[in-house]
Amino acid sequence: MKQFIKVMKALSDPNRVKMMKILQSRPLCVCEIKETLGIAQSTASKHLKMLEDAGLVRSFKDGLWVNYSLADGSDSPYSASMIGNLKHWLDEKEEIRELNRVLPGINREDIVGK
Amino acid sequence: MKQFIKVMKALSDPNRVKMMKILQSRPLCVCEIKETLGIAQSTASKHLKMLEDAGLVRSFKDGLWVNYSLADGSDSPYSASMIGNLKHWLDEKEEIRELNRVLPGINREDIVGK
DNA sequence: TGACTAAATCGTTATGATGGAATATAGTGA
DNA sequence: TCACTATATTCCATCATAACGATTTAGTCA
Repeated sequence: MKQFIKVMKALSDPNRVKMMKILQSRPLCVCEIKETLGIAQSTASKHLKMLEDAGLVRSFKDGLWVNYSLADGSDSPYSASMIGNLKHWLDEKEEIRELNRVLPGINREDIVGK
Repeated sequence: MKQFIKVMKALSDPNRVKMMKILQSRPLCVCEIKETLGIAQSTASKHLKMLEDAGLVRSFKDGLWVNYSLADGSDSPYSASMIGNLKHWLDEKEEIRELNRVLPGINREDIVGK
């Protein structure tokens, strides 16, 4: 039950849902995610931790960068199901379409450079 | 997106999830639900309203009683999916098994009578 | 080692969620 | 109409959540 609640809580916040949606396109580092969503770095980091604790995303270190990607769902049937459903849910929502428009122009080198 | 968040939030609370699970057995009035979960009447009523707003349960008036039952999911794909998944999720959890043990002995006339 | 940098954590503030007691509402029946 | 009752709503106290800036941590490269 606690595991199920954790997944539901993780998906109860718009920014975290947006993170799940943009991670469907490709793995992203924290700075790319914060940039895409327009939120503070600490905020992004905390949200990602919550998604990771719920088994919805995974992180891989690459030097100074930490890349986040969707989890494979092996953590629980709840996370597996939600990861799967979210792949076809919300795509037509304007909030998400907008993210998918800006995402291709997001690049970690550019963010660092400014 | 708001609709999706509403469903996730509704299922982010243990008492509300328990309500969804006991309503799988049969429609119940507020007093039966509060009795089964051991919570105050006002608390039960508020939780049920939240589930109803999310399209997860329905209510039917029967005189003074208000009977709640699972919704059919026609509200949104999110509620439909969660209603369906919850039918086979969490059944083996002790918290839920216990509810299913006491539920058959719960009866609105007995609750009123005391 | 020391300067540098991406991400994580801490401290604080504002907002929202939860629970119960008390009160209001609406339906029933005399 | 009046007393009665199941549920809804309001009020209040407590606790959780979300946001940001500041700081700490960990990894890189001279």
